[in-house]
Order: sequence, then C-alpha cells, then structure tokens
Amino acid sequence: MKISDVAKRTGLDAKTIRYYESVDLVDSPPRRDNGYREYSEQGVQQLVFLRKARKFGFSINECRALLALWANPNRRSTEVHGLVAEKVSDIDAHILELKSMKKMLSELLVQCPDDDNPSCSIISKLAAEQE
Amino acid sequence: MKISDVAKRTGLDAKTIRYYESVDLVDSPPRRDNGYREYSEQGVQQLVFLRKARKFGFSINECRALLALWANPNRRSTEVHGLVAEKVSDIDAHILELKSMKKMLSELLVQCPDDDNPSCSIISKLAAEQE
DNA sequence: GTTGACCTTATACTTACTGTAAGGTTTACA
DNA sequence: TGTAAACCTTACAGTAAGTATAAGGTCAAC
Repeated sequence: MKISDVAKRTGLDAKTIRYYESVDLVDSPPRRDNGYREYSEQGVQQLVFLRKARKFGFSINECRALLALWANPNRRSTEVHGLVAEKVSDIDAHILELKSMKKMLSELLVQCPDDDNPSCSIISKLAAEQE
Repeated sequence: MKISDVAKRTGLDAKTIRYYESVDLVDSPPRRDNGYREYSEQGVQQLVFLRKARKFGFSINECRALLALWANPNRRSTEVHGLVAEKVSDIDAHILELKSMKKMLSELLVQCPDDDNPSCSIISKLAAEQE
C-alpha cells in the first residue's frame, strides 16, 4: 500500500504521515525497490489510531504513550483511564479560560457604540493600565 | 525606564518585550550610551495595551490591527467592534470544539474498567477503523 | 576589586505540522 | 514511442509566540 492510499484511508495527509515517521511516532515502513514506502496493514492501523487520538486532543507525546499502551498486552486499563481523565481535565480548564475571555470581551462589546465615530470604550479599556 | 522595570509594570517578560520589538509590534525605544533600552511612558503604554489584548486572546497580528486603531484618531468604533465580535465568535467555535472532544472522551472514560487488567475499551475505540 | 544582578546579541528549541524546491518514477493517453 | 500528469523521494524553510541558552558587556554594592 502506497502512502497516498494510506492517506486516503486514514484521513491523514501524506506529509503528516512522513512527519510522524520522522519523529519516531510510528515504525518506518519497508521500501520498494524504487524507494517508495510500502505500508503493511499494521502500519496503517497505527496511523488510524493516531488520527483518532489526535482528534481527541492528545499531543504527539501523549499519543506516544497511548500507542505504547496499545502495543503492551500487559497494560493496566487504569493507566489508559488516567491519561484520558487528565486530558478531560485539561480540556475543562481550557474551556473555563475561554469562557472567561468571552465574558470579558462580551462586556466590552456592549459598551462600544459600533458607529463611525472614533470614541470606543474597548480601546480605552485595553489602554487602561489599572487592572 | 529600563526593560526590567517595564517588565514589572506591564507583567510581560523582558524577553517577550524584546520579542515584540523584533517583530515590529512596538516601536524600538531609544538607547542609552551603554546600549540599554530606555522606555518612554508612551512605549510602556503600548506594552500595557498589548498585554491586555494578548490576555483577551488576540493574536500578534490582531494586536497589530488593534494598536493601529488605537493610534488612529480617525478610527471608526465599528472597526474595533468588528474585530472584537469576530474574536468572540472564534472563541465560541473553539469552546464548541472542546466540548465535543470532552463529551467523546467522557463517554470513553465510563466504559474503561480502570483496573489492573489490560482490557480497555478506550484503546479498542481508538484502534477501531470505522468512524 | 570582585560578586551578583542587570543588560546586550545571536542562535536554537518548542509544537505539529505545511510549503517549497529539486529531482526520480509511474501511469495514462495520443 | 513520446510525453505530460500524477505520483514518489529528500531536504530545507516557515508558521505562532515565545522560551532557553550562550557568550559577553555593565552597573551597584560591599
């Protein structure tokens, strides 16, 4: 299976696949005589796994840990659970931060006349030093 | 005013301040005879403004636009309003995405036994190819 | 006079790719 | 058979927004 076929099947860009190989996230596939990468079913499965884990918000290094757990028949499910639970709490923290930003910006928005005059409380608030 | 004092007053790191100068986000301050940067009140105010805009989630380039509007006495408040409204909608989209990720991960979490055995539906779901 | 806390520049590293260049290979079609 | 498009390869540069490090100059206190 050539890289472009793998790209189609996984939804990853061929460049991304080569990148994952370059950072040793996946095994280097064997090459054909012409130098082209030849992917096994197993190689494809690793990339399918990665695509999903990335979509769930795991970083490359977190994916490394997940892949290792996947490959380890002696893993304890609590380790996987721990990684995922931590990710959920990261996401929660991120959501809170974004909500706070949104709240502050929304408060600014209602105070801005939104017209052709230069006077704008948003600009004033940004320029104000206190708090 | 030396850079470390500016850093204290603005809450920005001295390195960040030099970085903002290097990407032409702020004016280069004059130098003392010894080469040290000497900040005017105006220079400090630009950085105060930047600190706040960054905290509100504006990118460096968006900050560039905001600084230009701030400096422009002929600005129309609707332009500022537009930038902020767009940022709020960006944040909204981001929050939705994070919530979706959180939901999927939470659903996985409850299905994982969280024990010492290798069997873990999280890993299975990540490895599953369909959807 | 020397120690420590500053200041300077330049360079490399971070994350997770993406873009570009320069070149070799394969496939389809006239 | 020729050639043009569509692949494949590598290597290098760029992105965002800094942070880290190195190597060195300066200043203030003791």
